[in-house]
Amino acid sequence: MFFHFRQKFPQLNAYWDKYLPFQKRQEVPAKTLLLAEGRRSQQYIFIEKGCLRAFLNKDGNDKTVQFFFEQEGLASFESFVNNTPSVISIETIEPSILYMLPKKYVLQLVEELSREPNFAQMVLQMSAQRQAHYMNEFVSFIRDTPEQRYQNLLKKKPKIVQRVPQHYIASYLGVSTVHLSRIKSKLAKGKSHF
Amino acid sequence: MFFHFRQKFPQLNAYWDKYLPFQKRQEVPAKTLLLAEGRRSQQYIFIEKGCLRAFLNKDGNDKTVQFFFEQEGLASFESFVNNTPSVISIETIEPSILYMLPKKYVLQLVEELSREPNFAQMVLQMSAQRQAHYMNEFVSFIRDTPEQRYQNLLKKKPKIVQRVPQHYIASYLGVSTVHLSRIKSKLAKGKSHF
DNA sequence: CTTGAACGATAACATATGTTATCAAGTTTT
DNA sequence: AAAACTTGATAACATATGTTATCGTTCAAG
Repeated sequence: MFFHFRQKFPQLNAYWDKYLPFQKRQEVPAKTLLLAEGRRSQQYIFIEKGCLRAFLNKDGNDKTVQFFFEQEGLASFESFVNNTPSVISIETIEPSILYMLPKKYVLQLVEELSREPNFAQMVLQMSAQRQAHYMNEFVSFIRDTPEQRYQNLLKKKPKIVQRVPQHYIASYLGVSTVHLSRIKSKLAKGKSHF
Repeated sequence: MFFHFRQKFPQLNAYWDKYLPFQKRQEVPAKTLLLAEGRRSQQYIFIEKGCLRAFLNKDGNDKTVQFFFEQEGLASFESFVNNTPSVISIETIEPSILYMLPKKYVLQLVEELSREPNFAQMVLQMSAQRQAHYMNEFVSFIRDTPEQRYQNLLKKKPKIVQRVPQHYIASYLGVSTVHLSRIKSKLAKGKSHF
């Protein structure tokens, strides 16, 4: 979480560097499960290369809630703090190179950070931004049609559409693979009209 | 936000009491718009009596995202901190008695609180809990069928089903009023089988 | 008391979306 | 190179859900 905000809060760089040595580098193949639904998150994950997804399971077929790419970090922060079982699973989509920081060090880092002068303000801003992010995802999900959401993806995050297999996209949009195909062919027809 | 945590952090009571005088009591009829989509949230709202809903508009018909009742407080916290336009609207469902604390005082209160010894820890916990809450709402929305969500409501928040007109429930579940009726009649048939 | 909203049920029909099956092309494994 | 798997498109059919319209009830405003 905190590492996302290095640009914004340069004071954090020192901490980041200090905990670098405790990160474990790991190369993992595609479809490696990194966190299973129901387990407690045990580490912070930073992606050097590759791509992951967060998803949840429903009667065998799963729903993707978020994609992650190079230079992004992730952790179920609320699972750390509340020590609750994770409601989502995390796995690699492509073969990936990851850096993992065990929970122990994350908590230790937070403890150190909490003595930084403006830590409270930072936390406020961070959580406000994260909330805004989730809120927007949620709003888009309940307000927009799958077709609109797909066009949004194309426009705002073309990287996802290019790199990620279609069935993950479908599960992210909340439709079946068949229906996503229909959406694509419909859009293609629309465009060819000139 | 912070007032939700009085039991958990009794140190907050003093602040709460201190800012009581700045709250404006207000009696409003049903269907009063308190915050319009696109505007910036200007106050913290505490409900003494009545019931509100947060919703967002989509081509004329709206989608309810949350209900609020007596003794609950609400504010678009991220709108305060980020100073961004709200993505949701808030209105009363029943005639209500509210206490409003203007944004100015909320920020002032946060400023004071940030000098509390464990403020950072409190913020961490609060935001972790809120995130968990939104996450669960989101997960339930994408994982469960409308029928399951309705049964969940019945079980976990019967108050909502009893007090809130059905079309708001329908818009909360993400279905039309007609379909909610169908769900109810189907469940009723199921139950009468003895 | 009467009138008109607001609320909720239901039917009939239209549309959106899921499911299953099949085919084809591309990749990986053996 | 052959086999197995992954990915994606498409058709046919089934189901879920939306839309519109109608009706009865309740409840508040005149």
